[in-house]
Amino acid sequence: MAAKRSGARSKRSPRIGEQQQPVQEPRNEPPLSRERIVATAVELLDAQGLDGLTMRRLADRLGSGVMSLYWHVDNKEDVFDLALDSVLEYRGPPQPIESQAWREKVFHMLEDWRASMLRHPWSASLLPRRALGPNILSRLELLSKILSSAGVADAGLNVAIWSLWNYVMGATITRASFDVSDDDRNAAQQRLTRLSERYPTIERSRLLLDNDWDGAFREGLGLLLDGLSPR
Amino acid sequence: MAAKRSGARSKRSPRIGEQQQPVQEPRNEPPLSRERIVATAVELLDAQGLDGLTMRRLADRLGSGVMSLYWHVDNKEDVFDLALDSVLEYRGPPQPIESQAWREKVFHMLEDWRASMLRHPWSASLLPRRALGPNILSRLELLSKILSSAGVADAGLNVAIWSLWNYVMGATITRASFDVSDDDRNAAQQRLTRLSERYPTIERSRLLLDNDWDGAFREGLGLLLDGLSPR
DNA sequence: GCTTGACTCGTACGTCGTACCATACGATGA
DNA sequence: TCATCGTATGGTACGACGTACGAGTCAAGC
Repeated sequence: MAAKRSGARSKRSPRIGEQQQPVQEPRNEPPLSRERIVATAVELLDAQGLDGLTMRRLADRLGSGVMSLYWHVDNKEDVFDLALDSVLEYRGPPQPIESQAWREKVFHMLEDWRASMLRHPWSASLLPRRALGPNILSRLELLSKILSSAGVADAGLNVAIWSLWNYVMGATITRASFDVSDDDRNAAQQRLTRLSERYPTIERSRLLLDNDWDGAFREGLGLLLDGLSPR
Repeated sequence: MAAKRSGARSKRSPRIGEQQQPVQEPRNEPPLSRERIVATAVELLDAQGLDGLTMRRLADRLGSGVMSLYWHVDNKEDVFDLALDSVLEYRGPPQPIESQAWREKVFHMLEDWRASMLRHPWSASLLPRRALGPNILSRLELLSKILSSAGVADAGLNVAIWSLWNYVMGATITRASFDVSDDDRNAAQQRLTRLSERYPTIERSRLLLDNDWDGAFREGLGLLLDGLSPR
């Protein structure tokens, strides 16, 4: 992922704080804006999945011509990047956690991360293929700060962060990709049953069904945090 | 992922064991076959990445017309499924491990899995979006058998399997997506440095650079296996 | 009135996956 | 010997895609 996109900000003037908004009411739709494009892209992705997002459909929903989008946005990849990051903002715990309780802080942030991605299942499989946006970096920064102030030595910091990242990503991507209709899941298990002479053990344990994903996630996360705790 | 594809076997006659091969030497290319298509698709994916695989390019490489592929293969998704699974075959450890050492067996299989995916970086980000092919199921079956015979109770078996799966997938997907050129990685870190007032901690620890991925992978896996061991 | 810059969008090009259909060829049976 | 049939190949064409290009609109400032 690293640095797939330059910081080129399309053709618009470089970020200016809050412009005036003239009397453009007569127009049926509000004017295009990067924000509106991104919000609509997220809607579309939620409704139709990764392949469902096309520039034409996006423009349709916005009531604009296709090429108008390109004034606000570099290209389709840009839309993906923006939609992805917009969905991963972290607002912190509802009420502040007492400052010693680093474990709770980490738990809350990572569970919230997972929940955010599961609310938008396309995001999980998209994230590893895209650049790290500001909201993701903020989460990493926060994680880094918490662990650091909890006493994790600098030497072990990166290992700790990446272990947690890997765990959350793996669990979430897997969960999101299994989060298809019951029909699909049953079909898969039935296919498995048909092959049960080849895969007797996983067939018997009904691996593809009825898993307590949330519980398993918390359990594994606890295990990992135990191991990563400063000794 | 579950059951995205039916088992429809394209239009070819249902699997027949080893057919005769008439004197078709005069032809410049060997005849098309599912196997040749898949092998060439893997080559193409290795060389050009996920977006580099198109049916036209694939046909070009095979010296055939595009539509001829569709005799052997349902559609492009089918090609992805087959290429993915073909890359994930497990041949077991070089010499058999004594039967008690379940930890070593698990370690070997999972490290081999990770290595296989890193040899074909496209596979890591593809896997969570596709159905589980026979080679993946075999790995899960093997894992299941090892853990089961090591004394993991049926109740905890699924949790254990998914925890390991999640960990391997997360670590590998992340690693594969960071496995871009040094230039890219440096550009990313420089972008980060430019924003260092916003992300001071991860900037200081040079999170995006110089990580011992392999070591971290083994370490985290050890942690997880400790936690999952039968008590 | 004229210029300028912000913004919109119709047209068009090249590429994609693949439906449809014509064809070729070896094996089979009359 | 010849008609038939299953296997296999691939040319043409269609609709959808991302987006380059350039013409258009409109308000603000001179």
